[in-house]
Amino acid sequence: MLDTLGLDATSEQVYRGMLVMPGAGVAVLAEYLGLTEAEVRRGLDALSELALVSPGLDGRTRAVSPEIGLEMLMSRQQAELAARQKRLEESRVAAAQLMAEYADQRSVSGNLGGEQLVGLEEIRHRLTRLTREVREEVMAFSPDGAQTEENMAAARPLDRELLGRGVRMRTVYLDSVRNSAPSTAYAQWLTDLGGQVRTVAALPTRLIIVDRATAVIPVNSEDSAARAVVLTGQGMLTALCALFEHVWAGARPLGVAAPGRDEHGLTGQESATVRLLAEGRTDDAIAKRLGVSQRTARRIATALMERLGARSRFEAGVLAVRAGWLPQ
Amino acid sequence: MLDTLGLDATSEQVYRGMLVMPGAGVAVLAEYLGLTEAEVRRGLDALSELALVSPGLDGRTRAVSPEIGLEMLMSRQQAELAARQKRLEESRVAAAQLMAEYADQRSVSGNLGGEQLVGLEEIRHRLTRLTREVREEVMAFSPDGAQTEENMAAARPLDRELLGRGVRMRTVYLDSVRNSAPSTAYAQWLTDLGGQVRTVAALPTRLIIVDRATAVIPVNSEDSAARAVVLTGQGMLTALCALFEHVWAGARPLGVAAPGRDEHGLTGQESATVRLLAEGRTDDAIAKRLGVSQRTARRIATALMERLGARSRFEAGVLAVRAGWLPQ
DNA sequence: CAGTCCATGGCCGGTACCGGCCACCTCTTC
DNA sequence: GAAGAGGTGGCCGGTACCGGCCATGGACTG
Repeated sequence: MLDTLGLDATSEQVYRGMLVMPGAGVAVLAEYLGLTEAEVRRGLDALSELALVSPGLDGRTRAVSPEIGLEMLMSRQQAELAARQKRLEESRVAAAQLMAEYADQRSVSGNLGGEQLVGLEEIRHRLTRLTREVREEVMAFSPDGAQTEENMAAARPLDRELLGRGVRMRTVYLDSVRNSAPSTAYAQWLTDLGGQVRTVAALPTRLIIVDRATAVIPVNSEDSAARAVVLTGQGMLTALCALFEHVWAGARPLGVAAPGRDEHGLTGQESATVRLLAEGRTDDAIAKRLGVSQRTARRIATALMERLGARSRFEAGVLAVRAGWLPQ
Repeated sequence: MLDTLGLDATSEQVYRGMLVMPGAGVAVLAEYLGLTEAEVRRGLDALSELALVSPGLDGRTRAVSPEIGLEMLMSRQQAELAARQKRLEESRVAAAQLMAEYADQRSVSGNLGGEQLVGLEEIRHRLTRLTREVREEVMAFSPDGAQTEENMAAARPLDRELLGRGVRMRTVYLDSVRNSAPSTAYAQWLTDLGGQVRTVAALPTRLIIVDRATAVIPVNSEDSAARAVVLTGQGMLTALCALFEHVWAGARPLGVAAPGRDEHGLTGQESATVRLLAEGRTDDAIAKRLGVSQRTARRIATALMERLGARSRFEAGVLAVRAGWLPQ
């Protein structure tokens, strides 16, 4: 995943190994990861290039926590300016995705600049305040749509007020909300008022960005009610905005019919499923990402395996790569 | 697997599809396999090149049963002679492996030239007769070693007689027999009498070839006692001999210590496990192939997944390909 | 020789995957 | 509007995978 940051698979492995075993030496890491010491050293070199590791007080090399490393990385790339705009853009998207993923571990690796919100009450309160104070723009990923009809009813007055004030609202839902009549009705209502709504097969995380200055992400994507972080770091915000724009550009407006199949004959949900499976997600986690039931997620996976002619998940992974459904 | 025969993955998929759904048209196959009709047609062209499909009486194209198709293929390659000796050798090995694999389905796809033996008694009787009449040479794969000590005791007189007559005996056991003291003792005894014994991490099937003229393979590799075929077709025998020589060349004589690890840091058992996982085998089937317990097979698989940093079997398959542990 | 290490394999409870069945809903077709 | 097809989701029993625990036995060490 970090390849767009210029990290090869081995270096990423070394990085993850160092996060798991802080302070481990080259020999231990090599043993643990099943790599040669030379490979580990090459990995360390690549990592120090990107400021993801640094020498500690005791002389040992240590992994920098993902958030801090990424924040530094972002600022540096910022400084390098737009000579390689495309590549920079890609890096930001990758970094933000990593960020969102590692949010789960924030409790372990310590807090960065951002402020933590604990409990549904606190989160809801902060979100209300933030959205009331919006000046320009709201961007949001809503993996679970508006959830209940009460939520929608509660949201309508605020939506109406913001859109009335001329705030630009862009929301990305999951394709699966199209299965629910109330959700589509709400989305349609938003559109009619001037909000922009698109859908996509899978979303990386729940996310709200206000005026490109403040972002709120749940710490644990499984239980978005428990804990969230408010991010205001400039590098991070740039990355998250890039991530949003990236997803937005690939998302499909409400009225537009589902495109048929991609170059491999896969639907959007199918290719998202392949990607998530390749990241090691369980069927259950995939179901949550796609906003469908476990049963349907398994049905998609089964269909993919049949298509590949695979008799086991392992073989399916192998064949998916060979079929070109996944990079490399 | 059929790539050394000049078949790409798509063609193989089409072939398997045609075996499953005899008489299906291009459109149905394309639908079933998730391919375009053009791809299916390209596959059919490649298959007819290799005489693996032929027009039936009703004008529809049909898949030829694997054994017959392969027997034809073998004879044809025989005729083409040794200009491309290496490639031909590889094809034979691949074909024999396919043959051994498809032996399981022989009951469905009908009997070819070979004669069927039903029941342990009949098989044992035939084997005794065959081995008594050996003139030159016996080649054998014995995945389960000599099994019990009674078997070994029973085999010794015959072994002694044949070796005394100057018959060349080459047997390939599994590496795992080295875990059993009686088995290694027996193998050592055989070696002392002039028999040749080697071991290998995994064996494709149980197999006995007598004088390069007659081969016996169990129909169902899971239950080698139930049913076996006696093969005498010349093309098939050539292929099976090539398969034996191929495995023999890669096998390790009794006295030789286990080589460390290959270029990817994998032991013999590990790389065999990767290969078998990629073929879609269950852990249980792999255990049988390696001659180890299910627990140990799972342990090997788990170790591989840790090494790859994979969180699911699917991801492991993907990463194994990316790590170069598997072709392409 | 006793002590230690390590690979193996049996056992068991837990989780993940698998697919049949049926009910519900939507969209199409007549 | 009735009938059918297709997508979805809940339920359930079955299989595959997972890892902790412990006993065994061979190899190495002191």
